[in-house]
This record gives sequence, C-alpha cells and structure tokens, in this order.
Amino acid sequence: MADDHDPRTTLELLWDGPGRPRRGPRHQLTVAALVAAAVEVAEQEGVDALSMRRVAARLGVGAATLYTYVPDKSALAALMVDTMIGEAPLPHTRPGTWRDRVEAWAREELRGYRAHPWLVRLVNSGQPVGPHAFAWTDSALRVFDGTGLTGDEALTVVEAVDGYVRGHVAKVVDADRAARWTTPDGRTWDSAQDAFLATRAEPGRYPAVERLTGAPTPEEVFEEGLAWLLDGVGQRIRERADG
Amino acid sequence: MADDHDPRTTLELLWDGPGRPRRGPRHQLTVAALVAAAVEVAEQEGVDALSMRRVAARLGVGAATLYTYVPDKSALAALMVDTMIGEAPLPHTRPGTWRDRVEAWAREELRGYRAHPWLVRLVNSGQPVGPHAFAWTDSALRVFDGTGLTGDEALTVVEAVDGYVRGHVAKVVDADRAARWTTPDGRTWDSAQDAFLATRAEPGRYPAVERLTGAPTPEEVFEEGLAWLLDGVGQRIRERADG
DNA sequence: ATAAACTCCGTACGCCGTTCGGCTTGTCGA
DNA sequence: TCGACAAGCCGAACGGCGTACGGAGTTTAT
Repeated sequence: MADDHDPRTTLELLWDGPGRPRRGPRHQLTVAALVAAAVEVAEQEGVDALSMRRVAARLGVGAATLYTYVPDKSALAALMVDTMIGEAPLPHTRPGTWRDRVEAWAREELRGYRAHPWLVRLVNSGQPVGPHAFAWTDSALRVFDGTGLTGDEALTVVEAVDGYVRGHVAKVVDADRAARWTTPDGRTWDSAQDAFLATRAEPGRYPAVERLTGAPTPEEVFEEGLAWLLDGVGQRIRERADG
Repeated sequence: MADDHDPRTTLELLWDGPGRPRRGPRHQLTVAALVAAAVEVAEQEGVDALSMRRVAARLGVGAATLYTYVPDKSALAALMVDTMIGEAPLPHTRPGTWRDRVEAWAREELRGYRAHPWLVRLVNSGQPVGPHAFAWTDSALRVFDGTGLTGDEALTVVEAVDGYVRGHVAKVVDADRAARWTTPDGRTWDSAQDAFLATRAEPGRYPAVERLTGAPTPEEVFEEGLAWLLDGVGQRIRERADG
C-alpha cells in the first residue's frame, strides 16, 4: 500500500485500460466491475474496511484473482478516484458568470465528498492524474474564458480554489463524522468534547476563546471564506480587464 | 486503528497526562519518550513505517508494553500531533499588522509541514483537540484584537484561512513527494507524467490545457491564493470598521 | 506479612497486501 | 490437427500489522 510501486503502470491502466491478452481463458470480470465492487465496499463498510479480500469476496472470487486485473491496491484506489471524478458535472457547462460557476463547482464538490466521505482519504493519497481528472481541469479552466485572464492565470485561480475546497472539505467531513459519533449516554462527540474542554480550560488561560459566543459551523466558514477568496479573484480579473 | 475506540480516554491523556499509579513497579519509560520515539520513526522511516512494534523496538521494549502508556495507536498519533503543534510559534506574538501575522503563520505552517510531511497524514486523521492546539487557536484569535471583528467573526476568519492552508499544504507536500520520486532512467515523476499525458491527450480534446504555457508551482499558487483570500478578509474588516 | 495493584511482555488471534506455484483454459504456430 | 504455451484463477503461505490475554515479577497499602 505504500508508494513503493512504479506509478507508470497505474497511469497506463487509467488511460489505456486493460491490454488485450492473446492467449488463455476469458476473463470472468472486468476492471469496471472490480472498481464498482470496491466502491460498494467503501460506501457500505467504510474506507477502513476496503481490502482486496473484501472486494474479491463481493465478486465471488479469490483475493489473488484481483491481481490479474490491477497491479496493486493503490492502482485500484486510483481507478476508484478517477471514476468518481467522472461523475461530477463539468464546471464550464454551468450557467452564469465565472463566479456563479466557480461557486457552483465548489458547492458541488463539497456535496459530493459529504455524500462519499471515503473518497476524501483516497483523493489525498497522491494518485496519478486520470483522464476524468484531466478533463475536469480542462473544463475548470474554460470557466475563465472571456475574463481576460491568460491560461496560466486561470490555472492559478483554479488551483487556488481547488486547494481551498480540499481543505474545507476535510474539515466539514470530519465534523460530519464527529456529529455521527455519540457517547454511550447519547450525547454527540462535539458536545462531549466541549464539555470536557470547559472543565479543563481554567479561566484566563484562553482569553480569546472565552470571548466566543457561538461557533460558526464548518459549512458557514466554507461559504464565507469562499466569498472572500472570490472577491480577491474578482479584483484580479478587474485589474486585468482595465489594464 | 479505525475509529472504533472511545476518544474520551485519548482526550484525558492529552489534557491530564498519565495518571499516577499507586502500586506496582516503577515505569521504565515516559509517555514523552514514547512520543519522541514515534516521531523519530515517522521522521526517519516515514509514516507508513510507523507501527507499535517499531516504536517499541526503538525503545528496547516489547510491543505490548506500549499499551501501559497509551490506550491505542490513534492516541499515540494524537499525542504526536499535539506535541508538534506545540513547537509552532504562536501567531499573536508576531510583529506587524493582522495581515503580516496571518501571512507569517500561514507560511510557517507550510514550512513546518514540508519539513515533517508525515504530520499531514496524522493531522488529517481526525484527532481530538489537545492543549497545544487549543492554545494555538486562542493565539490565532488574538491576531484580530483591535480590528473591530467580534470573536465569532475572528474565528470564522481563522478557520477559513486554516482550511485554505490545510488544502494547499496537502498539494505542496504531494508535489514535494512527486519531485523526490524518480524513474529508473533518472527523470522526475512530474516530467515523466507530463510526457505520458502529452502522448495520450490527442489535440483538440483538452483545448484549455493546450493553451497553457507554463504551470505555476503549488507554492506560487499558495501565495497568490492567500493574497486573494486576505484581500477579501481585509475588505470585511474595513466594512466593520467603517460601519 | 499478605494481598492488591501494577509493569512488562511472550504469545496468539485475526486481519492485511502480495507472491508463488499448480491447475485449467483457450489460442497460435507448425 | 494438435501440441506448446500464455494467460486466468486461486489455495496456501509469508511477513507484517494492531491489540487482547495471562503469567511472572515488583511495589505499596493495609
């Protein structure tokens, strides 16, 4: 599972699909079926339960069989990620101004990851770029057609926003998980932690925290910060248009 | 390793330290020594090699012994994370305007994670809040003393920036790792991937990508996006001050 | 003095990813 | 036509993991 494997075989599998063998018995399965089964496992049992043995069992096949379709587990993860990215709508096809479209893509991304929390871990495990991810980036760049930004400037904006979203997705999904966890006596983890911290933080030691009256939810923070970031981007676009 | 354990015992260990036993032989080790050994393993062998057995071996002790100091591996991870956060400078002690201080903290955070890439994985594994993390948040809030923002507004800004930094840290550290990986014939992974993609992306299929002349580095994107985000925050602060 | 509480840890359980070797199945070359 | 051989399938095994258990030794409270 560590990254000791040559990523080029994974890259070829992502872009070219499986090669056609010239001899031997027919395949019982397809790579797509394998990916679908893996997604089912992750969806139903969580990313920690995602193992080659479980995926194989779901397909009614021995664990070692998977290795005739996929070089290793991380390649399977890469396929899962690119498959899921392929289900997201392309940003440049949305209606409205560049800002409307960026906001729509950011919210859609957040929504998608909240619906499939296991994807967060896989996306952050440093996989090679697949065809769907590439197409998505191309689409995101086209959102800025007509704004006066150069291609490279548009890429900077796309990457800046994408990094923002990635970080906040992690926060929101973490919070979702914390909200789902409950203590044996039925309180949520968040309230339990707050209660604990209240007993440990003696008065005066954390003055700024004491001044808080109500914490914003991670989702509210996401929206506010996105607005600030896009305000700044808008200013940059206006400068380019005026200059 | 999955989150099936009660996080409250971890929380108590983080905040109260180990309890004092009333009977039995003296401890040979301390929790601090255990954390230090774990950090050494992560630092030298990477986060994938971080195992209870390896940490124990480094301390010259049986693996099961660790469980008299720490309830499980995730608690050890939480201690590692809070220890490392404790080494970061506190944002409100820096000189300059609020913006100077925010930029300094963001850059310092990026620098720290690049120096200790293993921390990225541990931080993103959803650990409870420790005393150092709490103190850091309090300090970050105090950066906005005197700006006219309410405490809750300051927290929104802190969280928005923190999420931004988290996402970009992941990108930069990923890129660092990719730059370190080289193909057998001595090329970097990035250039190898680019060469591969060039052969697979037929002309016209990715029009916006074709228009790119030179991609910004993740670090440049980090700086530009941070400036945009803080421009937006500055506008918000000015509105509060004027209104 | 004794019992209780505690540390240390060898051993073991049930997982994991992955490799190996043998069997079977289909195709290609002669 | 038919053997050689490539390829799929997979039971078994290897080395690793987190961690539970129970016994042996050690310290303290009573």
